[in-house]
Amino acid sequence: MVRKAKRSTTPKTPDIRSVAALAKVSIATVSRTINGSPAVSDRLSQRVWQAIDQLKYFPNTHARSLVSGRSRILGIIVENITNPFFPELIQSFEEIAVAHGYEILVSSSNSDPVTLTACVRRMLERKVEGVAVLTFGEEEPVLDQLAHHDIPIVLAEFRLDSPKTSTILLDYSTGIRSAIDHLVDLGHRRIAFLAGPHKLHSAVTRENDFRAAMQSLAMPVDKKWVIECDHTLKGGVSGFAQLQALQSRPTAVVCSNDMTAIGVLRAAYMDGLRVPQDLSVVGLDDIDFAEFTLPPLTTIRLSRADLARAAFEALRQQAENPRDPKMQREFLVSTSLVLRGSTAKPATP
Amino acid sequence: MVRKAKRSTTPKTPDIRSVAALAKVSIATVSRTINGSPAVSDRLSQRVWQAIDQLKYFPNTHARSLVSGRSRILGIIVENITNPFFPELIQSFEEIAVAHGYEILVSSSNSDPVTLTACVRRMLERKVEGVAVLTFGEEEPVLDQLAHHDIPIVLAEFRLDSPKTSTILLDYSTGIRSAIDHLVDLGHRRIAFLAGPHKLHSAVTRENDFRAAMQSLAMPVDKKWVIECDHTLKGGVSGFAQLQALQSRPTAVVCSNDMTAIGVLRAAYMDGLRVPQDLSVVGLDDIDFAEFTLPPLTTIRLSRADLARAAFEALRQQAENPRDPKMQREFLVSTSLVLRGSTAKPATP
DNA sequence: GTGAAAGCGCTAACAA
DNA sequence: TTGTTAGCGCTTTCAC
Repeated sequence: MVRKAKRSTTPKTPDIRSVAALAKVSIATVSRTINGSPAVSDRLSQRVWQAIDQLKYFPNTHARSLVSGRSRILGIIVENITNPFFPELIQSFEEIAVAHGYEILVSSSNSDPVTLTACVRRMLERKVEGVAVLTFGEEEPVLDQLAHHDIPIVLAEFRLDSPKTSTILLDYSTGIRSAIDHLVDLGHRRIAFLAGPHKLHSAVTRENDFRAAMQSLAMPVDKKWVIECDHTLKGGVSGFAQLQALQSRPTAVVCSNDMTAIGVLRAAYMDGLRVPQDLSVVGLDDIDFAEFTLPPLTTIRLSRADLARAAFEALRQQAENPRDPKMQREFLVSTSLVLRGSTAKPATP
Repeated sequence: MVRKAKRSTTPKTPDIRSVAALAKVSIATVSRTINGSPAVSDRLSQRVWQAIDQLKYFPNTHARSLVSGRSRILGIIVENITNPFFPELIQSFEEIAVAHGYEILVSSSNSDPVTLTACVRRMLERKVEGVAVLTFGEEEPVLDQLAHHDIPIVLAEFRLDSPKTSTILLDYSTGIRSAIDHLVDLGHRRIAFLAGPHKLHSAVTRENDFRAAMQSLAMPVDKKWVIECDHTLKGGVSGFAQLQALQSRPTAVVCSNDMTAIGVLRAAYMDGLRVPQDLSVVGLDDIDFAEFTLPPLTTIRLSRADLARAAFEALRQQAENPRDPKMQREFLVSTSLVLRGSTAKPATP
């Protein structure tokens, strides 16, 4: 009796039973109505919706997940939410996911395996239906954890031979090739590359694609002109300094990402070098900010929207058609050159 | 029978029952062990942990939430994840929340009431235990929705007279006052202000604090020198243009946020104006990037970490001590001036 | 200190 | 077409 009294004092949030009672139907009918089952007569369906509106009822997703086994949550793990590339990516991913009735759980690994492992564990606890691991490298330790739990995974630039795992391949070579063509057309012969950290698959791929593009044009690649940086603005600053310390300096520099390129822009300015007259600079990513640097950055665009779309599609297919053998397992996202103001003819060819 | 067969073929993820069976205890004991109940003997507790390790078991949070009524999820709604201020804020908030065993749900309202309403609804469905609404304005339409559901809310710069609602007050005036003092000390007398959109509480507060600081120093504030921008880089560019079109131009400009200031820096450069010699520029926020602008931006720091910490604390107190009358309901986050390279003596006093 | 059992709010099988 | 009912995996009384 005490409990009953307590219960009736608290104005509980409405549950499926209250709706059923008000609409004078069974809870099964309410459930069917909400889930759009065709097997409900218009008459009852109308009564149910009315009751729902009246009570301002909405389903408890935890109960739903528990019984259906489907959480409608997707995880997305990025490397570092502080690099502008990632918020833009997350934003796209969220929009698509929400539009399809999914919720997302975001985590950043900060390039730390321990953090990453904790992220994955949390996602597993929340019973995510899939995880997009967009850390561009270093993901090996977690892959097993995830794959072992038989949950859909999509990786960027890394193939994992495991069921329910798909890969997004990034075609950097097209964009990089265009950039090199562009520089060569302008008259550049001495082109440097400021690479990303080699522990990142994407960084290695970008560097390889740079080398391949140069080679195919029979352009020399001086060892000293390929420098490993770290995809941060500071990294770009120090990469530039290393280039400047060289006896034979390049007239153009292609950077593994935009943040690096922005660092170069800044360092060049501090050094009294004019971009693009004294040095041409090309970035990669085309983050929103690239349009607003001084001068505006010529860069290789990697569309976050395309990437997000591919990641979502991959996960959805795996999640919604479990064990379909002829599932698409690889997705390709392309890149393209965006011409702005940071490239020009070299002053000293 | 068919079902049984099916069940035994699928290697189900371990549940509390499997653990109990392996440890030869009841599921209640497993539950108590996991939740650190003191009423479990060391002997059994050890057996349970061993079984947990062996099975790699972890609890299903949906089941847990369902029965306990506590989801251990906190929501955070920001205005626009694409403004660098917000990812940094989210990152801090996430770190703190995760460290305390909470998960977070992130949404950006994009200044759109419909989107905002949908966000809130989704958070309600997921049974969040609290929501930090850090949109700095425009939140009125949702507040009712949230407050009506009796869930803890924390707002920035907006008091809502509703139970379980707390407010984070931002003391801009200290920082803004320091900035004005600094400019006046340098010899500036003509100081402009590029405001944020007036629909944002924070923008209005910042502008008022600017006026108050000027007034207290008996400095004139020309109407034409206070221009409403929109807190974006583009807004800063056009704000600068408006200032330049004036007959009597200011020698210094304080901006309502860093993105605006960066826009001014850029526009000034394009116009051939040197910063800080020809124009001093002060930002507000101190986003990570402010350190790397050209020249490095003098700005009023608003610590994301402090803000995140205050938001988390507010929510946690409300969530964990429901209906404690003497709860702290207001939190103060302060600002301070960070001197860098974008301010100097005016060339033409 | 430990276990049995009653649900949390919902979906889905089965019956009618 | 609709209702009844058995759980989903867990926490939490309540007995022992």
